[in-house]
Amino acid sequence: MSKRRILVPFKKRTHDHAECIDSALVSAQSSCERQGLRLTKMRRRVLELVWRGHTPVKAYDILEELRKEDRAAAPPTVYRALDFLLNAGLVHRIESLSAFVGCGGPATPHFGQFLICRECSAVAEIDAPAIARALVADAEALGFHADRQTIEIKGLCADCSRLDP
Amino acid sequence: MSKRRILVPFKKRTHDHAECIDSALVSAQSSCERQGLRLTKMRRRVLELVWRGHTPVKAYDILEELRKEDRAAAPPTVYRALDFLLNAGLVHRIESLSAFVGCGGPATPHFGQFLICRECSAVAEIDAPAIARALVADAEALGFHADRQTIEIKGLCADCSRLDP
DNA sequence: GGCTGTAATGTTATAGTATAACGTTTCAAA
DNA sequence: TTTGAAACGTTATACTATAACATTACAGCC
Ligand SMILES: [Zn+2]
Ligand SMILES: [Zn+2]
Ligand SMILES: [Zn+2]
Ligand SMILES: [Zn+2]
Repeated sequence: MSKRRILVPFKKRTHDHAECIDSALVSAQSSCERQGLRLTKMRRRVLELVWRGHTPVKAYDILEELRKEDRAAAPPTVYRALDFLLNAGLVHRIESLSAFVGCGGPATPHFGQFLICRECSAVAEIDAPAIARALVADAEALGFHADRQTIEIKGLCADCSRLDP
Repeated sequence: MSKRRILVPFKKRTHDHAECIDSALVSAQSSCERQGLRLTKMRRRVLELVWRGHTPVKAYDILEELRKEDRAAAPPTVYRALDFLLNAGLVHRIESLSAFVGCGGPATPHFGQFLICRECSAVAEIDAPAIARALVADAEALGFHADRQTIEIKGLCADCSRLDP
């Protein structure tokens, strides 16, 4: 219980988010090149919109943005791009919110473990391999072969719990 | 990392499921009495339908069943009953499937940790408090106050992995 | 460069999940 | 028996996601 990595931290409200977007797009580019995947203009644009902030983004919010640029944009466009980004490991789906967040460590495959603030909606991504392994082991003990896991924690981030009570 | 309990095991294909339903309804009854909650006819009926088997049940599947009994049944009826059952701790929502399963241990509050077979859809519910605590601790280390967690593991159950490969 | 096949995107329609809003009934407590 | 809140009925609509088929873009070949 120890080598927990923080893939996406809770950010200060004042941080330079343009830099977050930039670095995500650069990682995505090289990640795709390495895997022989095509990060097309549309996919890149959708990824950029997912990284609009550090809160989960809904498919139809992305669609709304796209429609400002192309009046005729339709749901399949968004969902196809999101499918690609999910498979490429560039975004994660937050199941409990039907929404998407950018992945903070696309270089190495993982399922994502998320802390979600119910007040400000900020999301942090951590990687706690010990926990993932413990779950796999518990499953294995029942003869179950785990190949995917969803871990989503809800609560209050440090900022919000300071203010809220 | 050890005192894992099995709240709902993977069942033999031949087990007496009427008994599962019965025992769930009896637990539910006493659980509601203890908490001063009203397990009405409708809520009881919906709970019974959630326990139709050991696979997750969709809200609209429940609705379809209800409509066999009352032609006019509508979505809010189902969702209201499900909300009650969720709050009463009698069912869990599987976020990654938008579906519901009966809770195997409604007497004590917990969030549920699920093993979901992608082949036969069977679901087992376990309670591994050590893992829940480890997640809370990891969150706490970041100043995050966790109050709820979603843990869903996908893979192949023992039966299906024996046959599949 | 021009061909060619596959991958990506466009387009229209529809399926599936969930809640808002307001009216009516039920039922336990006063 | 009144009465007020909780439960349920009813209608409409919002939100999430995919099916199916047409068109365009683009890498690999000649
Ligand atoms: Zn940022
Ligand atoms: Zn990630
Ligand atoms: Zn059973
Ligand atoms: Zn199975």
